[in-house]
Order: sequence, then structure tokens, then C-alpha cells
Amino acid sequence: MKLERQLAWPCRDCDVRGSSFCSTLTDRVGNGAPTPKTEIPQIFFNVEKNSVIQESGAQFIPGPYVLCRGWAYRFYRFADGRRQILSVLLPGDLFSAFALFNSQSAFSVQAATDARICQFGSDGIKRELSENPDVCEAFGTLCSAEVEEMATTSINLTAPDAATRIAAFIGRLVDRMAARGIGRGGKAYPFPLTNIEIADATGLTPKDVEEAIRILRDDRVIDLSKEEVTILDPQRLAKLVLVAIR
Amino acid sequence: MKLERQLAWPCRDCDVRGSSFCSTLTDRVGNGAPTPKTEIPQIFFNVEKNSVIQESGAQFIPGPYVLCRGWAYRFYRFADGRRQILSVLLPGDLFSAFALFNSQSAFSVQAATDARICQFGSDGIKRELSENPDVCEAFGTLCSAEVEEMATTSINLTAPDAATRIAAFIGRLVDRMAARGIGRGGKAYPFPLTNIEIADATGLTPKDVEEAIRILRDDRVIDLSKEEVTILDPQRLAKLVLVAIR
DNA sequence: CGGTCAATTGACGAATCTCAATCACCGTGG
DNA sequence: CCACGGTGATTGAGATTCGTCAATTGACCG
Repeated sequence: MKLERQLAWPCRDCDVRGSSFCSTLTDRVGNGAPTPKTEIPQIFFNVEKNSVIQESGAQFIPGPYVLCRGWAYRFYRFADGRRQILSVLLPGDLFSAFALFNSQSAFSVQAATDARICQFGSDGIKRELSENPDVCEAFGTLCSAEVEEMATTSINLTAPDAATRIAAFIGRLVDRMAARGIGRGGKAYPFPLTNIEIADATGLTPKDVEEAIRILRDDRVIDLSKEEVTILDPQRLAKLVLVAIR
Repeated sequence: MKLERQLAWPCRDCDVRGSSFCSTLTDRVGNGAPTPKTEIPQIFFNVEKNSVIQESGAQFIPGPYVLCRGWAYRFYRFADGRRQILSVLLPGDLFSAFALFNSQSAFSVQAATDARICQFGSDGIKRELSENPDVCEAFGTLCSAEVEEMATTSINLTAPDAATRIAAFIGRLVDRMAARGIGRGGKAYPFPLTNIEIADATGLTPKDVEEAIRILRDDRVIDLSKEEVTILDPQRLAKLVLVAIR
């Protein structure tokens, strides 16, 4: 993990700033271009693909960590060598909203690609929370979203078969990317996860992931090629993404 | 759902008040016996076994709902008729800490036994949160606990086989009961869930639940008889409960 | 040009699901 | 008091899916 040394404020050129927590924190109102609030210190790090950014159980400086660029995932490791990916982090995601209250990480975080992360100063955030209703509102929404995302993870894990599970997992990621403006708006989205990572996220073996992807491709639902996913049939994909009713 | 009409304040005789969120809200300091804070209005309801207390997507009065007595669970229902139980609520549990911020329920709640629930006044809680650091601290801890509980649910769903999954599910419940002083401290704990409910919580079929329970009983790990679970071998049960390492 | 990692595939065995039947229990109504 | 209906527990047979193990291929890197 290398501290980024650069004079320019990187958030100025961030693709997802507008659709993430950051804009609420960093935008000064009344300006055309975003301007950093100096009251909330930001520290930027660059991390390499596959590096473990946070170890579960390790101490860390409390406060929100944001994934600025690249993909990452939160995971647990078990005694039998298995690894469970709890959630995939997209650009603009917080590692966890609840890190504000803890100084010990409940999970590990690993970079799936080269990535840049930003650490906000904890005290500055807390001050903003108590003084600024907008920030407080945004934070509450974030917490709710994080909990619902975890519920979605549980739901996907109970999908009736491997193909459905993979489709639900990928469909959810695509929805999140679309909501954040990632992927140029077409039917193709970036997808840097390996089959092994998909397997660890869905509780399947790489073999079954392979097979499920082949089925979904043969059925013309989605096509998962290297580094990219293409939506072939949005309607049928939407039907496979498990949604609660009434 | 019937409004309870009684003059006595039921929290005075509550078994789990001391180990739940409620004591922070309802205890007046400087007293031997607990006394209600009149600033936070409480409304009590009695519900019958199997009644649905909250419908996902339905509007409700924002604010924390606490399960005072009995068991319940949060769940989703799907178009194919399947039901996924996200978490089991024990006496003293909040339906969700995040209900404070939402007026629309993201999930449904159903009573597994006859139960009593308490609704705290939302405004009173919010006032306490901003004024009382103890309440704020307790609330943050609750949110973290809820998120970790959801992570545990996901982890249990990926256990390598049915018996492990059941053992992890029940072991976790037993740990929570022990922490809250439910079950008279011995090796026997109440367990009012049906096999079908266990199946919906673990993503298995009732048939596999049955088989897994038999295996665990034959192996002398736990015995699950009507309305009660007995821990036969705490050490081996603890090993089956999946715990993240390092 | 090896070496590593991921993708892909096949064979085989184990675990799980489907479908169905039976039994036990309990509350209701006659 | 007993028949009846409903629900859940328990069990079995058979089909399907999934996991394990192993091997091959291809891309990328130093």
C-alpha cells in the first residue's frame, strides 16, 4: 500500500464522485466545479491488484475508507482454507459505513484490480454528521444500503441452482454499475473478477461457475468474456435476479 | 395484532431488559428498580404465533420495534413460493436498528411463537440519540451487531454440508441466547422453530434438515427435540460454527 | 523459454432435491 | 368421548445437481 504523492486533488476528475457519498462530503455548495472541504482531511493510497488492504481483526484508523478506482471485495477466510466473499466493492463504495464506530475490522478487504482508496478523517466526518443534516441523511441512507446489500448477498446464496445464483450475482453487480454510471450506458460492463472470485462469492466451485457461465451464454442471457460482461437479454436476466414480493 | 391494555409497565418484569437495548432507553439512573422514561412513549402489542407482524414494502410508523417476548424472524418471499428467513429474532432484539430511518419495511416479520412487541416513539428516540451519548453509543453497537449478524447468516449459508450448516445456525442461536441469559444457564435451551422454518433459514429442504438433525444427534453433538435444543458436546459444536480466521 | 495462474473439460462419487407416503399430534366439532 | 382435518415430523426411492480430483490448454510475465 503506497501513499499517493500528488499535488492535484484527485476527486476533481473522479468518475463516480457525483453518485457516491464523496460529493456530499467534498462538494462546497455554490461552486460550479467541486472544491475540497479542507475541514475533512483526505488521504489517498494506491494499491496493487490482489493486495490485501485490510485484515479482519486488525486494528485500523477508524473512519470511512472509499474505493475511488478499481474493484475490491470484503471477505472472510476460514480454517479449512475456504474464503467467502461477502460483497464486491465498486468505485465509489465505502468499505463499510460502520467503520466509523469501530477501530477493528470485522472482515478483510482485498483489491481485485489495481485500485485507489481514500481515507477520510474520522473526526471531520463525525463533526459533519452532527452539524450537517445533509451528511447525516446521506450517511443513514448508506447504512441502509449496506444492510440491504448484505441481505441481497444472503438471498443470492439460496438461489435454486448454480446458473441462477451466478445470474443473480452478476445481475446485481450490473444494476449497481448502471446506477453509478459505470460502463458507458450500453449493454457491456467491465467485469474484472476471475471465476475463482465468482466461486468464492457465490459459494460454488470454479467448475460450477464455468458450467453456469456456459449455460447462461448458450441461453443468450449474458456473455462473460475476459474483463467484460455483456447483457444479451435484460428481461430474462431481470427475472433471474431474485426479488422479494409483497 | 392486538394492542395490549394493561396498566402495569411490562418492562419491569422483563427477563432480557438488562441485556438488550431497552435498558439504555428505559432505565432512569439513580434508581434501584427500573422506571420508565416518560419522554419515550412505548406501545405494546400482543401477536399470535405465525401472524405476520410486518409486510415487506408496507408503510409503517418509523421507529424501533423490539421483540419483548417470544421468537420471530425476518424473511423475504419470492415469486416461486420460496421463503428465505434472513435472521431469527430473540427476545430483546430489535426488528431492525435501521427502521429509525425508513418508513417502509424492506422485509417481512413473522412471529414464530406467541409474542409481545414494543414500539418506541421515533421522535423520542431521535432526541435521546442526539442528546445522550450513552444511547448513541448503544445504538451504534446495535447497528454493528445487526450487520455482523447478517454477515454470519451469509457465512452459514455457504457451509460445506447440510449438517454443518444446521449446526452453525443452531450454534449461533444458542450463543445469542446464552449472551442474553435465555435458557437457565444449563445445556438446554428453548427452541420453538419448526423444521420447515430451519429449512427456510438455511436454504435446505425439510428432508435434509431432518437428516442433518439425525446425524448431529447420532454424533452426540446436539439433540433437537420438540421445543428444546440440548448441547451434548459444546466443543465439537463450537468447531462446527464457522469462524473467520486472522 | 520455463513458470505461474486462470480457464476449461472429463470422469466419478457424494450430496441434495423432488415427489410421495406414512405417522404423530392437536384442536375442533359433533 | 370420538371422528375429522390440518400441520409438522419422519422416511423412502429415484433423479439431478454439485463437488472432488485430475489433466489440459492458453495467456502473461520475468
